[in-house]
Amino acid sequence: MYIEVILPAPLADTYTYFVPPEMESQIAPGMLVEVEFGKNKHYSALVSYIRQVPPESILGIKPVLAVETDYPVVRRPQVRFWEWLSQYYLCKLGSVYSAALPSGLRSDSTVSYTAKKETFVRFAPGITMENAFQSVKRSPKQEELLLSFVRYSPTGKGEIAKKELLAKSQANAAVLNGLAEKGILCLFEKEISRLHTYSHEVCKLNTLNPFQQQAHNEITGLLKEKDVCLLYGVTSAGKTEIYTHLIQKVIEQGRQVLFLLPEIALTAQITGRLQKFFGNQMGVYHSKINDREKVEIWNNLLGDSPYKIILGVRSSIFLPFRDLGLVIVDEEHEPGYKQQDPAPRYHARNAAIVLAKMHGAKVVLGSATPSIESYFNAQTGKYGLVRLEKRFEETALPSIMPVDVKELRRKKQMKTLFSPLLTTKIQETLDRGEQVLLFHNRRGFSPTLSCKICDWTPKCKYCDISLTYHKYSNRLTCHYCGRTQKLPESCPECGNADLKAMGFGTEKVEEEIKALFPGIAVDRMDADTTRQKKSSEDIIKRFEDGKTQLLIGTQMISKGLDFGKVSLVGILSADSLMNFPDFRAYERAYQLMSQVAGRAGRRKTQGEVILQTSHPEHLLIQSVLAHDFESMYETQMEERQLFRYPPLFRLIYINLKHRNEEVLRNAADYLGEILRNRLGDRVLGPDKPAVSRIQNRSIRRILLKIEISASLNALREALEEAQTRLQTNQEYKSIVIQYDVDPV
DNA sequence: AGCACGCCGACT
DNA sequence: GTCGGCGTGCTC
Repeated sequence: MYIEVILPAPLADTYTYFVPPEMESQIAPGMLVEVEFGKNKHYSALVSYIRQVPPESILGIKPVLAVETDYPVVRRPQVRFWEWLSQYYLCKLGSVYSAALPSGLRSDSTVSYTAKKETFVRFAPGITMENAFQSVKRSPKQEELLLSFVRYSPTGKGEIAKKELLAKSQANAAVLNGLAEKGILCLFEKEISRLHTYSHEVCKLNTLNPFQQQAHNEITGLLKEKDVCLLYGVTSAGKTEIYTHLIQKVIEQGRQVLFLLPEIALTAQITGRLQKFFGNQMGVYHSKINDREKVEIWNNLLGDSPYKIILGVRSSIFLPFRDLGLVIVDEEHEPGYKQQDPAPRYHARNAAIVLAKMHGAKVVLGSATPSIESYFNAQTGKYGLVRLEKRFEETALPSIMPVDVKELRRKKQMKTLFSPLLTTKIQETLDRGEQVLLFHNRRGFSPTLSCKICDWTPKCKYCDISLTYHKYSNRLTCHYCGRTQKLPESCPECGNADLKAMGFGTEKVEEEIKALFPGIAVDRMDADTTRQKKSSEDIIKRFEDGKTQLLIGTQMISKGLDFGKVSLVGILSADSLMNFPDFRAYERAYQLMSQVAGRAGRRKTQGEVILQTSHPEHLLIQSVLAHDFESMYETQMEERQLFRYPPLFRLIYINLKHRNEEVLRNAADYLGEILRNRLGDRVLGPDKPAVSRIQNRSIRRILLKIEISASLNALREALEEAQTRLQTNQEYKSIVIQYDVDPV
């Protein structure tokens, strides 16, 4: 007997191993086996299938060394899903295996699973209650502890965790040891679960308000015909309530639900809200959960009474669901759903839709600011579309006021980062005892060039992308097509000669706020202040408790957080959002501004948003002010069509990496040429990306813009062939090539 | 991915 | 002479 196995390494193929006769009866597809791969490296390999005859071409087949699990750790449809993922995202099956299986399940990992144990207490065998109390008559402490124990175990048959008994009886361990020595109680170790149990009573679902009820009914109706439904509901409209009702229905049918969130920061709040209703039927899965806990969740799902609901981040699409009935992708527009590095570079929302299809499950995508992709699919009828436009408790949408900072700069009235109006509003809000949120999204990217007066920024004629200023060459570069151009002498919009690489960050904002409003309680939430574990929760908690009066933050503060007393939101620079070198810059800018504006004035009061920009007349700003998603969508779709971007075209990046810059450049040019022969002007570049050197390796990038209708199989073959041809050249053998399909 | 092999320069 | 840096190729 022979088996084909998947190895946890970036390998495309399965490998054949011989099964010694004594193991034959113990092996089935989906189990883990220990095999030697290479000289003396042992791996936990996954049995893909069993075969009686080995492939002819392979010599020196090694034996399976051990069977690691006596049960399959994956279900058959899961492996099918992995195969799809590796084909679509152009990565190795072995990489998918590495990403999918929690490493704790593998015995080649340093964190292999061990059961957690705890000491428990019970009556020693053969002892009667009467004898027991007789023996402690002269030991008041022991008697007290014994009484305490009996309270938990009136029949004398129960057991209690030592820790719990000591805590409740306020006795110390020595007293308990005394009872154990007397042979009254006995201590023993027991394996316990690491999974948290929800000990409160679960509540009935909240009744939906008429708007929610209607949206709910529409979703259910649409899902009879479509696989996917987009729930487009303004912030604060109570999408979660609708989800809970949809979930309830599905679990009543005995099927499972996967509830996806874009990042951990959001799981805490939603966990609380869902646990209230679903208690222990729900498991939570994200990267902060340690490896041994992940194994327990995994095993729970393989077991007889699996979780009905999994709430988790993108990697939870790999869990061994038995029968998914519904997948909810909340905040579906969030880029966090796309895995960047390492491979597999998958998009969890899109992959989840495929997974759902394999299970015959339905998908609900939820967002207050849908992605253009999903909205497009809804417009074309591929997805159902349901709108929820009334905010909970009928709170009005915030009023957004634009402030023209270009004008203010010209009049020399922008003495700080805050316009006079914003400064006044902050003061008034603080005086009323309400809270302020200041949003500024500065990321550590190479700066865009911009005009000091009007914030004009140069764009690529062919890609409609902000050009990036490169100091070393003193030129402007497009990161999509690689074209470069000279710096203009002066601003073509206002004639001002002062063009500068500009940018300020949240730290600067904090500094100026403290100088302007001395003595107020300020907090800052960005990648720098939340580096330590839990600190983001702490910052949120302090703000929720009203200990912070003013919170400054990056996009982190825009995400689904529910703050009660924020009545003023300041967007410090809309321009810095819009001038981002990405074709999704306007879409992202719209989403961020709407989301952050949505933090203002929840619970019955209308909030105010001050939006600082140099281009108050800009179409995008106009659509933000009017809460007009459709107009943003229409404008964007025109651009996307014109410049061949998603959702009308599929993008694929081919990243090439090498130590030697010159070899790399030649290789990239050569690969570009090979591809152009085959794919024509669908091939752009190669170009030098914004971050062009990582760990002493230079990077070049080729971009493909492929018609959505094109066959992916044919494309994959063309790419494989091109790569093979490139690497027949001895010099290019060591070029590392990575694909990024549907980049965000 | 991880590991051995083998080629080169740098040092005892 | 030998040690160790890393490029190259292979792993059932």
